[in-house]
Amino acid sequence: MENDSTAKSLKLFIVLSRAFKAINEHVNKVIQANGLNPTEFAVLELLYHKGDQPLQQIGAKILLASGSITYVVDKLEQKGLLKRIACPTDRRVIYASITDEGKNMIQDIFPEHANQIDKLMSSLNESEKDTAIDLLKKLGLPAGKF
Amino acid sequence: MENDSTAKSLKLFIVLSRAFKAINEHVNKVIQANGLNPTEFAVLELLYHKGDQPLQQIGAKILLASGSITYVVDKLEQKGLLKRIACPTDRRVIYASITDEGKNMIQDIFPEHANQIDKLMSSLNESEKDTAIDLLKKLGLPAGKF
DNA sequence: GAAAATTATCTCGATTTCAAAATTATTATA
DNA sequence: TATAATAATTTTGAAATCGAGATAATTTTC
Repeated sequence: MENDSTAKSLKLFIVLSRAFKAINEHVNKVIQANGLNPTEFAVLELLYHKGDQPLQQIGAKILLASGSITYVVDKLEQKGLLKRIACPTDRRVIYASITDEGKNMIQDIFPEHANQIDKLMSSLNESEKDTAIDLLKKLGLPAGKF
Repeated sequence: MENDSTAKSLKLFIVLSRAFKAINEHVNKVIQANGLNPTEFAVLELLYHKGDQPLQQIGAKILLASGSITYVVDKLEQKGLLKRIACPTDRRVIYASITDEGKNMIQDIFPEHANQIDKLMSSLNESEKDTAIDLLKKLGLPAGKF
């Protein structure tokens, strides 16, 4: 069987997966209760906090295949929450831009979303959260060689 | 805007999500390279390490809706990697049981899988892993009240 | 012991996602 | 400036997942 280091890494992977899935499940419920799916929320939230983005950038930032971007952006555009804007200097590029209606939606949802997450994290005190943040940052890196 | 505690919780949620997704992405590639999808692997691995399970237990343990369980178990049964076994004492219950072929499959994949995870976790030393495990365990709980 | 409530599985339809190919535009090269 | 290579988006078809309802079996309650 595997050695101690491997066993510990496996254990860490399991608790990491559990923690993420457990929290994510509840977070998604809040989002869905507001009429969006998690991917739609992620796109809107990105545009709201980071400004207009080329479709391709959206895919890169929230880990979505190109075909899926078109689908989600179509959905959000149909709902009037974002609009497509052609790039004036490169006709291959299309920006997604959040509408006022989209901004209102995020402003409605975000406080509840943040509050929910804070509650789900309340089993850790502030200093434990700091420690967890530092450790998890190291795990989220581009990934070493292998 | 939100207060300091909320901001820190949001930050923790972001690094948790990034870490999980980054690692999971690589783990899934190993699994898919071996002809299974992540859900199929999770089911097989559960049966391999924990023994036969009623279908419902599978759903509870790997967070899968009832309709999805039937689908995945069908797929694995078609591939000959598990079989359904009727429960002798309760005719509503059906056990999923891994076949010899399924065991071989897990024995082939698991060492590479474990090794891959160990490499992906190598940015933390052993004591940091222990700390991370303790903290993440607290986050993965059934979830408090809200 | 019959009726009601619960539990387990499956069916069906809709949604979401991906992968591969197609289209259109731009940039590099010869 | 053609031609080839690269890049961004869309289209298409298939796979995976979910949710609601259907079916069948068991347990609880009266």
